[in-house]
Amino acid sequence: MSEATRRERLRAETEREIRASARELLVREGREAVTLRAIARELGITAPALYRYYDSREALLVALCQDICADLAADLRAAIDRVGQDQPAERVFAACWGFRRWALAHPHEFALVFARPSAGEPAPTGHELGRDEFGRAFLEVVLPLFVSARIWVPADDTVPTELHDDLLRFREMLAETLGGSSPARELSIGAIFLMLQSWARLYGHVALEVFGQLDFAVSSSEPLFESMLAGLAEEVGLTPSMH
Amino acid sequence: MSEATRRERLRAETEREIRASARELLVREGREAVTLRAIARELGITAPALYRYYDSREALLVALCQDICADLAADLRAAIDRVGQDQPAERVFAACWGFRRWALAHPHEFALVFARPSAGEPAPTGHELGRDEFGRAFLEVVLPLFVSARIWVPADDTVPTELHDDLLRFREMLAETLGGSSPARELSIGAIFLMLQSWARLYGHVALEVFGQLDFAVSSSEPLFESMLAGLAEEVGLTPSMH
DNA sequence: CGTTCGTGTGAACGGTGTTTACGGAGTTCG
DNA sequence: CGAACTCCGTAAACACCGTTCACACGAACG
Repeated sequence: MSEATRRERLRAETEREIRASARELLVREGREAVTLRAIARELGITAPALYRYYDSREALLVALCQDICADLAADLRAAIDRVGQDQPAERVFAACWGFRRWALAHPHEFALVFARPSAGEPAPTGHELGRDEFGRAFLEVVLPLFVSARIWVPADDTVPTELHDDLLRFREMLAETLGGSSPARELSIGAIFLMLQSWARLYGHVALEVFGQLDFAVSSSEPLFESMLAGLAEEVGLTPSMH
Repeated sequence: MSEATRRERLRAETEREIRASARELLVREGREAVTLRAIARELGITAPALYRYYDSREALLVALCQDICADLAADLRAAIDRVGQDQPAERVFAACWGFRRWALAHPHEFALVFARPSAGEPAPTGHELGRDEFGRAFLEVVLPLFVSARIWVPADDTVPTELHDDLLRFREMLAETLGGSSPARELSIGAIFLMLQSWARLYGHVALEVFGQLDFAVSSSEPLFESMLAGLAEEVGLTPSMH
């Protein structure tokens, strides 16, 4: 059946158990509670045994990030696919709502993946990889709108010239990681610019809500998010497709 | 001279030293590095002695939050006052730039104050108090624009009705904490709504930058921030006052 | 069969937050 | 002045943490 030897299967199995246990601790009590000894206790082994699977606690957390991103990506894809392919605008809304819903339902995971203060040092390698899985899900549903003329894309000469090089480099990176079949290369500079600004607004609002920075003002921040999303959609001329 | 006895002066002095030491550790190495024993070491005392001043490490961190907010508020006020009172729009810009600059220069402090994942439990009491000192500085410079007709405030009937009660309650709270002299009571529902949405965009973009969630795309996110701010200003009709 | 390799253990080191009992210095009051 | 009291700091201890190391045991391989 599987190419893997018995040993390899066992190893993969406990590896999964470790991450599952770590995940549960993270969800229930936050980052500081995911402890090697706590994980080992739950698995019925001792803490040093975990070093056979991960180089350090930090490495385990990085692996956790990837798991989380994969789950988030799957969650997002499911939400998106609940909308028909013939409604590209609604699919984007589904992605945005899905992201917000997931973040609010998993605050500690959100904080781990999307809010480590990057004090200078470059993000760990594995982190980027995991992030891409989430980014890919988002881009797949968003890209079609940005390359087609379905929304109002700002003219290239309205984006700050200091950004041109960065944006072109970013487009190249996108095209590479998304594969040749994606239309990433057709993105105009204005389109990439708009994408980043939209991402900033979406992420920003979600972070604001997850971190409770609106609690002092409103009891439910959902209407604010809804307004923000509607405003953004209107601003870019994203209208529901009549079916 | 001072009402305080000798004992009280000494106590206040070491209290300051404790927080200063904690602050330095936070700035240099992040939240996890601010350790009771490390602080004690630097002060030449032992760790349990710190319990004479703070009930726990967590309580000390809360006190740190207040210090940080006070410093941020002072920083903001200084930036604002570098602009003349006759240029209210420019003062708002100065506040926004100041907030971003401070956040990027103090990522760990920003994370501590503005990005603790609020997993259900209400924010600690002291935290809110500290936050207010920052909020007050911001509001003082922003309120005049929102009560006057200097910007385009959305009509009250365009804000979601579910928010009305919350917004009115929030206005009441503002009027209370800002004192009777402030024009907070004159805010329309649309104005409060616009304030919150603008705060969301500002905070959101800053958090995005501090947490390096744009690094994968651009080498410098400053032009993006500048565009966002300019877009926001244009949207609300905030134009520089001709002098 | 013997050997190697993978996986786990137990002990240990240095670090952490926190509690406890205790001592000594400063303050207050008879 | 001297006694009583309050405050500040200490040392020891507890339970926990990440991490390293030497060692053992069983499965896999030649």
